[in-house]
Amino acid sequence: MPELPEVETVKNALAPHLEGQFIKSISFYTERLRQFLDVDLFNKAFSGKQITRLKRRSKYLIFEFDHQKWILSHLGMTGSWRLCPAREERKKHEHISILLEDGKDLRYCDPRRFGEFRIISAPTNRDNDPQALAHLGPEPFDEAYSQAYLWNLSRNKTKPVKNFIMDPKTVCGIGNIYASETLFRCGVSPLRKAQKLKKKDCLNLVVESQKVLKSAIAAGGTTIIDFQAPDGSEGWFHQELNVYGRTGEKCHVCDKLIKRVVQAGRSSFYCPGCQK
DNA sequence: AGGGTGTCCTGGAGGC
DNA sequence: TGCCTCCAGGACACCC
Repeated sequence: MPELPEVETVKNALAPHLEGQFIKSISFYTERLRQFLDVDLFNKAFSGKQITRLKRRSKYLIFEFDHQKWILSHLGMTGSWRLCPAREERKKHEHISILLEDGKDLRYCDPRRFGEFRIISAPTNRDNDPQALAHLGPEPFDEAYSQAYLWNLSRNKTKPVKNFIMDPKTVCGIGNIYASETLFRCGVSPLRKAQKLKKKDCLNLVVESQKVLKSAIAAGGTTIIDFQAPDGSEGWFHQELNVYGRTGEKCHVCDKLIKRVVQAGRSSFYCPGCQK
């Protein structure tokens, strides 16, 4: 479950190996991820081309090149990239292979195929967002993500606050688990309409969402549910979960039972005692 | 036009 | 044990 911190970690791990590298060829072992994968189109655009930079924006990885086409990669739910020797046998669910000139192979594995891999147009100024990502809201550690920003944006929003903060147009990187946990820490019910947020709630939302993301980054970009330490111990965050997945259990603070509701097709967990 | 729903996909869990 | 159903998740097309 790659959240923003994990994508950042992947980017940092891969960038030194990829930047400056030339691509020999690209192969696909599935017809499609979220979109149809056109092997000819990819090879025409990128074979023999140099990766100039690997960047992260939101939960996207961006492969930059010195021409008008870039590659956008999203790990979806279960996607991962790894570098291995080119002759290494392909593993189950490895759908993409990017052969590099130094003999290494960049492989994309994704059992549920929720990921994305597509060609996008480069922006005129390469420090700007490409058009394909122009709709995204600020990064969670951007100055633009502030109390005033959330306050203003939420004024005319009738949708539930849970959906509001999970919307990447509001802010990037708050997935389903982080949303529930952040709202618990803020004492805000996921069912409350966004326009009913108080100014203080907006400040709390900024501060608390940044806290959970920061903790995850400090833990090396591990996800909060399915992470297992190499020694087999449970993930760092497991004991810190206050509401997520705890339906029917007692709230750590007030002893009321944790409830589960479905919003926008996603489970939300909250404490009816602590969250109003 | 904003908000809600369905869809994509596979593996794991739980019920019978 | 095995089969079935349900559920998880992010993004986006679609409908009202």
